[in-house]
Amino acid sequence: MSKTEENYCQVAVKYPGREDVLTYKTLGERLDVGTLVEVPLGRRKTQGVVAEFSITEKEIEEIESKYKLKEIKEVVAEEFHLSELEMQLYTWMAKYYHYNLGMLVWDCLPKILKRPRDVEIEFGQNLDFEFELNDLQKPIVESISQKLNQFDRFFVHGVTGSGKTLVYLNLIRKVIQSGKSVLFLLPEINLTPQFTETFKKFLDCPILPYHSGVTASHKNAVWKFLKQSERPVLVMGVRSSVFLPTENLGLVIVDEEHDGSFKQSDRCAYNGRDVAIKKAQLSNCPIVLGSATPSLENYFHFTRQKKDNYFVMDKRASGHLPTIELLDCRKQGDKKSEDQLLWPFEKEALDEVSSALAKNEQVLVFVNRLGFSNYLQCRSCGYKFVDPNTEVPLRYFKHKNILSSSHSDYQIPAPEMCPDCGNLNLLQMGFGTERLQEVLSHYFPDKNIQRFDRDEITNLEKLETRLSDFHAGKIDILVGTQMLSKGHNFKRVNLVLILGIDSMLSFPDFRSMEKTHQMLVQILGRAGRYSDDARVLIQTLIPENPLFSYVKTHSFDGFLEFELGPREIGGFPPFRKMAAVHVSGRNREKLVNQILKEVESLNHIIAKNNLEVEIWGPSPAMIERRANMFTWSFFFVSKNLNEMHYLISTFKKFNQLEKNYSVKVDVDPLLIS
DNA sequence: AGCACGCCGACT
DNA sequence: GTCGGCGTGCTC
Repeated sequence: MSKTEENYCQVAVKYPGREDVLTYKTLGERLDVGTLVEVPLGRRKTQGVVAEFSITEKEIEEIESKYKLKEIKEVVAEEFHLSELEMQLYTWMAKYYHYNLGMLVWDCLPKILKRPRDVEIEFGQNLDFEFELNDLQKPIVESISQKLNQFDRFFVHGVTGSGKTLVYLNLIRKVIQSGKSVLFLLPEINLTPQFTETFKKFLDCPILPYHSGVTASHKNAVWKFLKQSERPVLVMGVRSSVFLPTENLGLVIVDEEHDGSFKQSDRCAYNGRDVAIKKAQLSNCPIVLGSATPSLENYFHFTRQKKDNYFVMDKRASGHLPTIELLDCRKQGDKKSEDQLLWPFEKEALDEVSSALAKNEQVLVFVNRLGFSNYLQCRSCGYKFVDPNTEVPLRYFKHKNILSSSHSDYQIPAPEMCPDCGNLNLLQMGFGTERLQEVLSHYFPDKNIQRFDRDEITNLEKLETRLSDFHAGKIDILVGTQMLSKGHNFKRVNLVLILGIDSMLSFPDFRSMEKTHQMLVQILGRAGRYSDDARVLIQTLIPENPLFSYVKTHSFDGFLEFELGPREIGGFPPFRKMAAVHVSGRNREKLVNQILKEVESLNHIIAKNNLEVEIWGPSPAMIERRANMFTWSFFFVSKNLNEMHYLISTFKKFNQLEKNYSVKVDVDPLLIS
């Protein structure tokens, strides 16, 4: 009997083997590529997806000499049968991110529910409304509208408050009217109900929100709806919604393109934004990336290679950009002792807050840290309280009266004394939102001061209440983390205080400047949306950092051009591509030895084949030990993407690491160190 | 990743 | 005695 597609098929199986596909016997008839199946594997069964039949009779015989080929058990989840486009996207991802195809597919699909419930799909209200586009918005909508029929990429760089949403809405409306669907990706934090409401009002199509707040049942229903329905829809979702089977795509939008939450950190380390670009390309439709603070990668790409597709909106639709002032915290010598009580605030900063409150205004205070203090240390012997699993310092939460780890769920009651020497004097080092709230409460005892951070705002309801309390004027000062820095507009805020920015700048990562800049610019966006005399005060110990001069003049491009300098010198992205490899194991010494050997042999391959790839490291991971597992990393860095991928593949296939070491590959990592 | 096998310690 | 801890080996 000839070994044909009728009798054999290749399946991408959900297990982390080194082979991409395994060969099985069929149930007697040919199975389409993209069919979801259950297959026997070893002594158990697992899921898989039928891949392209790309194997010769000879190869099958070879495999049959080694294994007794098993039969596919059954076809499962027929309603989710992958289309050609889905298969192409997953296959590309598996190659690009060096991740097992079968595991990827089954990670991305919604949970198959035993008892799927009918869920109502919401429709837009299609209110009649003529959008008045301003002089900056109009040409952008017109240019992109002319190129809606093919793949192309566009960038909208609009300052906070410039009205990007209106540009999106116009484009979406046009595409929906032409009978095609739109995929709109954005970070989780922006998917508040009010935001989707705007879109619901003015569109005549089903509107499908897709984020962590959507139930499994609803996700399932959305998936099935898209598989069955021919009509155009608008999907508004977080990174995982790129996998929704939107077959008739006419436009993809990725808002807040720079946002780190598009990158998945566990399992397949994909970036939703970049997968969205690929999806647009496969769907032959345009993609619009938008941000007030473009990622350096995209800024570089668009300004150098796609200038005509790079649109800038540098004016606010209403209000003005705030004035920025730096408060130098170094002049401490002549401090009066009463000023010490204000720490970490500068006296000047609090004076400004006083006068703002006197004018019946509200004030925002930002700090990038939760809790009361960053860690506790014994004044007498220097003992530091750390998470025994990771050695990471424990943060002190005064209200809950605990010390807790930000990297595991380890926590202990706040100690009274040093466990080493019994000293009662424990220094509270550093500060977070709780401390700022306390100092402000002492200084302004008759004012209402509340926090806005992950600690306080644990669900959507609390978020809504706190925001509406602030809008209603019940709160005078709101102390928040980045949570507060995005998307909100406050009418009575003309003063914003920023503390703790220095610790962000000293974070050991080549992107720390870029990230800090992005955060500052987002925060500046909260001030002066409705006035022309808003001010932002930044407390810092390093006012001479060039970053601040660009922030003060609202020179986004200036900063990005400046930042390109050190990136080019250091050989970092966007000048070169990177991929991280993290190896973990129980025994530290063995691990280090093995990884050193591995890097050595990779360097050998590079030299022998004259590859344009460098390897950095190995070095211990930022958190080297978690429980009893040690992790070390190394990095591939290269101008030549193909050669880098070739080397990663070689490493994955032929590495000599023993079985009990786990290997994680992270292409285009967001965090290195 | 699962799942079974197999070899050690401590409990009804 | 045997229950169960987790090291290790295999999967078309």
